[in-house]
Amino acid sequence: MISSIAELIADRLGTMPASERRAAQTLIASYPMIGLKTVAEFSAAAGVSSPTILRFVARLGFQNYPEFQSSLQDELAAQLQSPATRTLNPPSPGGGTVSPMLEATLDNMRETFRHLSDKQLADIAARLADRRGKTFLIGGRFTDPLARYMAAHLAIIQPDVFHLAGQESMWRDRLIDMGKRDVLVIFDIRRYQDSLVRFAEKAHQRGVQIVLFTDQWLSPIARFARHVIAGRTAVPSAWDSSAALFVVAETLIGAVTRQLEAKGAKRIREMESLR
Amino acid sequence: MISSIAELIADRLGTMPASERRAAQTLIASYPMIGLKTVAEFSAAAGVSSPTILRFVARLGFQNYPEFQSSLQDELAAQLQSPATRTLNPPSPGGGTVSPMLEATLDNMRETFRHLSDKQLADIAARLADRRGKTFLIGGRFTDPLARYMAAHLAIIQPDVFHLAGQESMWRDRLIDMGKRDVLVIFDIRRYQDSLVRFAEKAHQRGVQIVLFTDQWLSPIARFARHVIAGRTAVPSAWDSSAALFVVAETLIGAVTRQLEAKGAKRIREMESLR
DNA sequence: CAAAATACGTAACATACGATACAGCGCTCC
DNA sequence: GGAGCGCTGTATCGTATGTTACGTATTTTG
Repeated sequence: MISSIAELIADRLGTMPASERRAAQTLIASYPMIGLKTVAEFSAAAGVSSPTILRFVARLGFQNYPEFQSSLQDELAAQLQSPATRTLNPPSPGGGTVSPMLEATLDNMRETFRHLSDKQLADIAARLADRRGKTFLIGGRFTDPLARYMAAHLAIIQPDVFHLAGQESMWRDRLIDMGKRDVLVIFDIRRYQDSLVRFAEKAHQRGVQIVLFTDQWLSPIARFARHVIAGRTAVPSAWDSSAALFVVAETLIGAVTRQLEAKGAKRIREMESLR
Repeated sequence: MISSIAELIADRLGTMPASERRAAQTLIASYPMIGLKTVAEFSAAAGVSSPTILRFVARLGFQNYPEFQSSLQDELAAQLQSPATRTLNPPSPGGGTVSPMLEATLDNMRETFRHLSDKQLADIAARLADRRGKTFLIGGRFTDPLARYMAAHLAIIQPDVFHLAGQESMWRDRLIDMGKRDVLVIFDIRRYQDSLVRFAEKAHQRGVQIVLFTDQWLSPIARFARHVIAGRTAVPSAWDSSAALFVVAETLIGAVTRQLEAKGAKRIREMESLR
């Protein structure tokens, strides 16, 4: 059953020509506000011509544009009156494949942060913002992108940030560069990778401070880590979810940025002038 | 301070003539829907004449009726999207200090999925699971890790999955390998990268099906995309958040895996025996 | 109570909006 | 490679919509 125009669009998206699909996607992207404006504005936002917009609403089954707008307004009015029914997409009863995934992910995040105090985060951020040493980041098979993501941001706001990539032999040799003042950020969830554990141990022996992102079962690296962030990873899927760790990473990136700004780091001001 | 039109009306209600007050009360009664309709409908609902409505909005300080309607729409859009007003409903469960960053991120995810139907995701998953062509993934400066993450998973459950990395000249030449049956997954959020746009355009000309992950303002690549996923990226930080897109990516990975399992792909069974 | 000022609606007006006809273009299928 | 079809934008048209002028009704004030 189709109860909202958004659903109707999703349903017929496949049968639409390219330009009309652009219109549809533009509408969905900022649903439903664009649809309440004039045809001219709608078409400009979508980058198509006005007739295309009209053909688009015609395809959805409306006689004319005002009728289409009325429907949107009615829908909006209904939503405003019952905030509970705020969900645009129906709760996907029964065999819904998406919502359980999202719900689980959101739960994971809440749970992850519940076990993570502001102080912990602030401490780690302070460590990362302390620019007397270098920062190295590395991840496992599936978590390496998280290390990359974090490195991409940190490298902008401070110097000496290195993502360790490629073959094991490549980064193993970088151990020579690491010392007491340096920080090593490791992402490792099951199945924990032996190579990473060995690497972490050697780094630990050299006095490197290790920040570990892992799952709730804790990678063996936790043994060597100065800071451990345990994220929830369980979702109804064949794979584990790294989303909670991702959010923690983003939070940390934000916290480090803020601390450096507070310190009045010259680099930050320079960066902002460049943006 | 007056922040909404409703407040503005309440403020000046006392200074209004009888008919205009009727108009005001009618608007408040079913705020703000009546205001979005035509002057004629508004006047009929209030039981006054059209000029009275016009005088009413003029008294509120608007130059003309369309300007008044635009303000209402902006207000509505802000309500629909801002987490601030929504915190009225779920009063921040759990006690104490939850980072505003997390709250914003969770809202972004809910909002992103609110604009994303099961059917859309299923369609995209079906496209990715359709193994008659190759799959290429690429991302921008900060989103490339997302492309990597997705590639790392997809490459396991099916052949011919390629992450395009390195210098622009490197992947630009891969266009030669791309054709109608192939899929190109692009991650691009602002600031949108020209190189990616150009790449997408060329791929599009070759008939490649493009799946675009972008932010709510839509990368120009949306023009060429077969499927567009618009994620929310705003967080209280110096950086945009890719967390919502990350979760969508994970959801898609899960969906593709399930579809391939359902198809009874030999590869999947082999994989499972290896885990 | 008279006279003025304000409030309000009717009716004519101009504009901007949605709708339509048509031509150019690309694509698919013989 | 040619013919046909579907998609898309340009230009034009009719009209619904917001706007304004003006006359009547109502209230206010000396």
